[in-house]
Amino acid sequence: MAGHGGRGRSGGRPTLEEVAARAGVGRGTVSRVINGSPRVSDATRAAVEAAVAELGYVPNTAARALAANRTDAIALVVPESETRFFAEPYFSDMLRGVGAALSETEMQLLLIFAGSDRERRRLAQYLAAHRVDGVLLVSVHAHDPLPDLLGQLEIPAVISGPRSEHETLPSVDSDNYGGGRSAVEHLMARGRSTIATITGRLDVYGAQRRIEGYRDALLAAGREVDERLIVPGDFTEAGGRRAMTELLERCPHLDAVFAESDVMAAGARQVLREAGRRIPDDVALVGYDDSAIARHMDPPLTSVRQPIEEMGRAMLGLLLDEIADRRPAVSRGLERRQVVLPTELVARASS
Amino acid sequence: MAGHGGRGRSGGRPTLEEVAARAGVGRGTVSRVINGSPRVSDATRAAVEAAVAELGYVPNTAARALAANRTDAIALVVPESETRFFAEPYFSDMLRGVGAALSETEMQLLLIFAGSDRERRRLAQYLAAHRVDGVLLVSVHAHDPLPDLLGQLEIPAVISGPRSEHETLPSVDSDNYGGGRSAVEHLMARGRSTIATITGRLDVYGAQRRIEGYRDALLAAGREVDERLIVPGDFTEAGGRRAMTELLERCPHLDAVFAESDVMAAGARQVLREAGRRIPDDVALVGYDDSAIARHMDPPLTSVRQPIEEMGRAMLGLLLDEIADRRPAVSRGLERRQVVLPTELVARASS
DNA sequence: AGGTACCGTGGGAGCGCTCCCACAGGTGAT
DNA sequence: ATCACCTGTGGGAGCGCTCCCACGGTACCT
Repeated sequence: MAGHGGRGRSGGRPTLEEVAARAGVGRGTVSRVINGSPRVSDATRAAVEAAVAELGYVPNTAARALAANRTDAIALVVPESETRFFAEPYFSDMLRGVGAALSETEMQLLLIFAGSDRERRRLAQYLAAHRVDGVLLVSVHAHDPLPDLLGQLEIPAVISGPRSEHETLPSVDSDNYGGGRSAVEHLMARGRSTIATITGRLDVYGAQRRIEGYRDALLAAGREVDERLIVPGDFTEAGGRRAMTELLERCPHLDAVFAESDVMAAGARQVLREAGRRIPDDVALVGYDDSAIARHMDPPLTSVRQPIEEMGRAMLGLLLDEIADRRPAVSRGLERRQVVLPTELVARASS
Repeated sequence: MAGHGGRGRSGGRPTLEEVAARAGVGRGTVSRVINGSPRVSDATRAAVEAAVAELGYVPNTAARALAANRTDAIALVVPESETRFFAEPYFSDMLRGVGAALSETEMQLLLIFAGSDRERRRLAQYLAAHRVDGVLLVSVHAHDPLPDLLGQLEIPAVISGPRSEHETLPSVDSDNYGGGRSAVEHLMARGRSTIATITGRLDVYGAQRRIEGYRDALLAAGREVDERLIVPGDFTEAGGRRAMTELLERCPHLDAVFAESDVMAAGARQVLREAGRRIPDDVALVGYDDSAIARHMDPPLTSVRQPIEEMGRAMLGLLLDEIADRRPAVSRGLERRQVVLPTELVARASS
């Protein structure tokens, strides 16, 4: 098994040099063929490709990374614990979108969790070593230092939701404002009069935008905004339960709830059930994300769909642009670096 | 070396050579300090460490990988789609265990899905390029070619469940036989007479072992094994529903079901409910995995707990041993390369 | 005819590390 | 004194690639 019949060198994998010898060309030419350079004649290309196939040549990524100063890998950084990551369908959809888009390239995706301080330090070390060409940052909170760190290290990055309206990093987001607004408009159209909302974490810009949509929808309809009907949640099921309990105490007569995530809606539903409220007869419920939870809930949950997979694809697209543009140190304008994708209300039995 | 005009030393990251100059020592010495070699005097070590800190030196992984022929990365390969991965709590626990154990090392974890043929080909390419030092293989089916491929490429690997009793790869598994047996013993102790089982995929060795446990428990108690009470599932909720429907048709008088995964138990529960069977009054139900699903089910599900996180840790331990032992081409015995961890029955209201 | 473009091509010079050999200086036995 | 043998250290020789310059050849100008 070891001997490679005469000309076989030691057990190792074939190198560029060996492919070159086999094809009767120079090292540079093989490199050009491998990297798809157009400056190679068809005959030569064919010869090289044959040699590559015969030898089963696979480029050595370490050597390539060293010489070319790139890694052909990007990281999806999740500033959450594994547990949260798995509990939140958002992440899995995002990962699927990125994965699908990435499979059309030669790049490798790394999934990095940075929930704890310890993991954070590890990540910082990792980034300092420039082990990836770029970073996709999802679910970043307002005062997270990560984006700045990436800036200092000059690592291309794309963020999933802007941290504020002044975001400087390229970003992809869904229309949180419009989504929030459409949820409330839907509930009003259904004849609901007292519409509460369970918000996401307030340090997430997108959550803020949903609340603004909620407010504006009410105001635009000539209604007043009752601040007691706005209760902060934290995107978890437990948080949804807590907020719903609070709401029932504050306003026992409410007849609609807009939960700014499906997971929180699930929590709210439990509390409503226990309190003897029927959905949607007594209280209409609308969620956000249109995840699997929404479809499987009893009754099925009306929810605002965000095209998460598409967002993942879009993020990757932006990142690859960033990376490509950084190579020859070109700097273009900011056009198309802030992508906003539309949301869509999916009406089901809960409202 | 300085005089190659134009080559901007300024912008780049510091190199070993620069640290050496700064500390007034040779390159080799810095390398020794960085890699924790004991053959360095304390004074020299201190000087080097100071220089490293001052310059903010971070080793270049690509260069290291090229020179040392290792990558300091391992892959967790999941031969499933992302969707299945997220649906199955088993994987997330496993990932958590591996991640926790890995954070004590300098190694990097890569998560690779290989559900589709396309992803498979990509993985093969990836492995051929030796971009990882080792592979953790979870949930491998009987005739999967992956283990053989790894063998050919001489990449250290550890498998989560043996493919058969003749498994040659190092593996970590829970005591599936004992777990299956204890579930049935528990049901018998509860006075159940007609105990059915919904099995896992038959091409998974662990699932086979659970069935053997089921059989032997019955036989040991002097009962007969009724083959009609053994229905194959596939570890999914839909499969659980299907199997349960089948069981109710075949044996309407059954009074206990052992589902060989919690997810399938959840499916079975739905069917039982719809058929008007009360749990546990009419039919006792036992699951396997003791995942979050079991705790949250209504009624809470009795389940066989496997220490999945520990299994993840153990797998990583074995893999690191494999990698270390391969370096100086030593080959030891096979002791301790097949780890089996105990299971534990967690009794709840469903039985 | 010479000049000026370009091709396509070969191969030198690194990229930043690790590995390993050589060697200085110290120690203890003879 | 000689020898052997440590320990700590410096630096050469790669690892396998990409980048880029130089070169011979063809084509199309003057």
